[in-house]
Amino acid sequence: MTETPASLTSTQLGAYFAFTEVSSLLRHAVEKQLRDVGDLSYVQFQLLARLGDSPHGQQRMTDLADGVVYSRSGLTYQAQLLDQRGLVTRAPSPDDERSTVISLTEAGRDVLAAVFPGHIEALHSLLFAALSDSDIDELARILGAAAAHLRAIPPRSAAPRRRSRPEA
Amino acid sequence: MTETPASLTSTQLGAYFAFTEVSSLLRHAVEKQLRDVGDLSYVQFQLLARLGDSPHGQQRMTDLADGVVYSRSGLTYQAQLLDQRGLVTRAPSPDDERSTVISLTEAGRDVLAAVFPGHIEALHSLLFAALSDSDIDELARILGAAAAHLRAIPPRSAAPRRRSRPEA
DNA sequence: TAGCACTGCTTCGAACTCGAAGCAACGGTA
DNA sequence: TACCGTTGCTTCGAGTTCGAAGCAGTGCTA
Repeated sequence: MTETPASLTSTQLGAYFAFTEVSSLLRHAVEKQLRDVGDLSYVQFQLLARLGDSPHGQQRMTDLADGVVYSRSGLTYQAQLLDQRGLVTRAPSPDDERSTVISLTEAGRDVLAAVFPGHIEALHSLLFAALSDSDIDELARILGAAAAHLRAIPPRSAAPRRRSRPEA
Repeated sequence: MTETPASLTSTQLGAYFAFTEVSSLLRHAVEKQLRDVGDLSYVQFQLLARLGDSPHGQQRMTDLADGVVYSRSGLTYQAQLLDQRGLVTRAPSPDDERSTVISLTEAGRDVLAAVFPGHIEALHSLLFAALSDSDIDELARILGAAAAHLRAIPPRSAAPRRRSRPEA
C-alpha cells in the first residue's frame, strides 16, 4: 500500500454516494418493470438474459451463479422456480454427471423477448436520458476499469464468515 | 417521448454491465468487511451512518427509510435488532405521537467509529485505487447527474404489485 | 367537537437468500 | 482397482425482506 488516508475526499464521497444511490434507485425501478411485464424478479431476469446470451442457451449451474454473483443454493432455488414455469429445463451434463446444465426453453426466450424492450426503454429513460453521449463513453470507460480491477483483486476471497457469536 | 430505440449502443450496454458488475462486487466486498469488523449488515451500517450524519444523531423512521431506499417494515425489523444491541434507541416523537424517533447511542457511535476506517480503506483499495483523480471527478459528476435525474423522475411510483398468479 | 381522510409505524404471512451440511461423481495416486 | 481429496449440486435451517393489513394519532372541515 502506498498510502491509506483516514478519510475520503469530498469528491470521492460524492462519487460513492451517487453510485450507491443510482444503484438503489435504478435497481428498484428496473425490478418493478420486470415484475409488471414478465413477472420476473431481477435475479430471474439476469439468469434468463445470461442464458440467452450463451452458446446453446445453456450453462452449468456454477458458471451461471458466478456470472450473476449469486449463491449456489440461491440459484438452485430460482432454477426450480423457472423450471416449474417452464422457462428453463435442467439436465445432468453428459460430460460430467455431477454438473447440471440449465437451458433456456422457447417459452423462456419468449418471456425474455417480451421483457427486453421495456427493460431497454427503462434504462433509456431512467439512466441514459440524463447523460450525454460523451458522458456515457466516460462512464463505460471508468466503470469498465473499476470492474476489471474488482474482478482481479479478490480472485475468490476466503476468510471464514462469522455472523454472530456461534458459541462461547 | 422523443425516440425509443429498440436497443442500446454497445457503449451503453458496456456502461450498464460495468455498472451492475461494480455494484455487485463492491457491495459484496464491503458487506464482508462490515460483517467482519463490526458484525453489521450493509443495511445496518447505512442506517447507523445516516444517523451519525443527522443533527442530533436522530431521525424519524420514515425519513430514514426513504434515505436508504428501504421498506418501512424492513426498517422496523432492523431497528429492533439495533435497539436490542444497544446501538440505537427508539422513542415517540414529542411533536407527533405517531412518529418514532430513532437515535444513535454512544455504543452506536463507537461501532460506527470502529467500522469506518476499514470501510474507507476498502473503498480505496477496491474502487478508487483503479481510478485517476480526474476519473473520480468525472464519475462524481456523471453519477451525480444520474442520481438527480432518478430522484426527480418517479416521485413515488405507484401501480399495484403482482407477484404470481394468486389463483389457478 | 364530531366526523373522516390521511399519515406513521408495527404486525403478519409469504417469499427469498445464504452458508453449512450432505451426497454423488470425478480424477489423481498407489 | 481401491482409496481419497476435490468438485458440483441440493437440502436444510435460520435470518432477512417485502407488501398488505391493522392500529393509533393528526389535522381538516363542518
